[in-house]
Amino acid sequence: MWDHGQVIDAPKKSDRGRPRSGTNPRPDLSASEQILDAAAHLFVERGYAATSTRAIAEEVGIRQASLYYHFPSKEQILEVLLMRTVEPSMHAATYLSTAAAAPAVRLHALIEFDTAALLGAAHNVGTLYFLPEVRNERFAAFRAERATLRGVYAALISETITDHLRGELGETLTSDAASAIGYLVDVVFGMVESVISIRADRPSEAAAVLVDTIAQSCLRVLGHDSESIRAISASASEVLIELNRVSRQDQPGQDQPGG
Amino acid sequence: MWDHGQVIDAPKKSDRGRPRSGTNPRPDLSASEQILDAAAHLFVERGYAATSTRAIAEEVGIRQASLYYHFPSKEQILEVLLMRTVEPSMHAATYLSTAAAAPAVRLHALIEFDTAALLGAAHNVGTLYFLPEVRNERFAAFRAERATLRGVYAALISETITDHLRGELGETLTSDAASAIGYLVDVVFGMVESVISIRADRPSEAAAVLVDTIAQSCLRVLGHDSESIRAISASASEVLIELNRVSRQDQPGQDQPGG
DNA sequence: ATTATCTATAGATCTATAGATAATGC
DNA sequence: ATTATCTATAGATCTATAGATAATGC
Repeated sequence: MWDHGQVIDAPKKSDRGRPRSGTNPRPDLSASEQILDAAAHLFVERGYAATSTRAIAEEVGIRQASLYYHFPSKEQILEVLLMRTVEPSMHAATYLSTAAAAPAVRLHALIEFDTAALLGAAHNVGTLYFLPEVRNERFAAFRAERATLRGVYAALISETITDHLRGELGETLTSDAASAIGYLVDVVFGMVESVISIRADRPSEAAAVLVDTIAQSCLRVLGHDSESIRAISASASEVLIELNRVSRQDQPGQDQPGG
Repeated sequence: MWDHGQVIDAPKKSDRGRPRSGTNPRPDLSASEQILDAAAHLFVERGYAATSTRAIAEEVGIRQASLYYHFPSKEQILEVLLMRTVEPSMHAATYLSTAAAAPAVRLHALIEFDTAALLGAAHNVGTLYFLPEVRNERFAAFRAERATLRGVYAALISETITDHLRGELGETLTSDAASAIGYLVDVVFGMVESVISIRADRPSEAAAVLVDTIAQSCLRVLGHDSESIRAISASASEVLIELNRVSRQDQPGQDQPGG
């Protein structure tokens, strides 16, 4: 065990090993998957530092020490969760960064994919991004992944800003037009992430409407009007179908967002 | 001591009591203020659970146990910080909820005040809102304050949506127009909060441009075009001057945002 | 006498390791 | 023999309390 170099686990093999003292609530999942699921639940609910390995083990139905047969440390559990969460979005971003469509269309598709993924994942794992522990050097690899994702967003956003808005930023904010464009990247990125707190505040929301609202709002922020948004949105739907087809092949086990 | 019913502390009185073993790095502040400042720094940097009372005391230059002369518990320290952080925005929101100006103008002023406060506060205390511990029953009072603030936002946002956009939501999202409007509230609220993560990612930013960018982006999301935004923004500047005058009187000790 | 610190410590954690044990599979 | 659990525990915390002590102020 402890080989979590790739993030996808085998489902469940057989019944070797000493039986558990407690009852197994999810016999269909491997022990590692059960641990990851319980940890995700508790890290999201209480945070990393406030979640003890004992609490994770209890939810799985094993003893605290038995966790360490599957993971070398508590930190490693969080790292696997972080990587799994960012992975689907990274695939989508990589695909869309070079796809054959207008930048605005690709951006719209990426936003829809990403927000749908954040809404569809088990346990609102997007909140893990905001855990203070993630700033530790230990999670530099994850942060690098996110930086790459953000880079794709930045490129698409920059190309999606209408000439009209670009001209206006030059006027009203005179010398600071460049930094204003930089902030638009941040603002749009923040709008995508806002699904995380929306979901935290009111669980179980009508995903489709929310995803649409966010994607359209992003385009508005970048200077597009209703007519332009309608056209972009329509083209994005087609790109999204293809994107979902591709990402389903890459990650057969994962949830499929973006319906 | 332990009377933290009102949140503002007296500055510093005299030199009574046993001297500290360590050196006092901020003799101008009362011990309580030094503790709050150190705690804010560490809670923001490492989170609540990962910050020990020992670490707070060390930064202040006192022994761990001495904290408990000033605060009855670690939780109480966080509660005071949370309340102080939301208080200025609450004052502004209360004032603006009934001020004599168009809703869009009042919303714009509130967004500017709020984002400027979040950017101007010491130690990016806005991140405290996202600490998982804040969900505990213990902090229900703070969460109630935030809910009230959010209510003011919701009312202003709803009144700021242009008729044109309102009509469109009825078309494209047919049956779900009401929930789409609800999500716009969430999205705008999320845009305001995005200053927190922007500041966390890149400390020391040109506040004025960022504040402007966010406020204008919010209006765009609500359906306003460049011309309308220009007019609203100009009127909001005047309202903001009056608001800052009023809130300076209420809170003489606090930082003044919204330049 | 009052105030604000100090020292010392109780009691409750918490992570990770060592080594035993109860299954299955060859 | 291998696997996946178990029990037991070391060692390092961490929060909060009890009671001593070193200043100032009346």
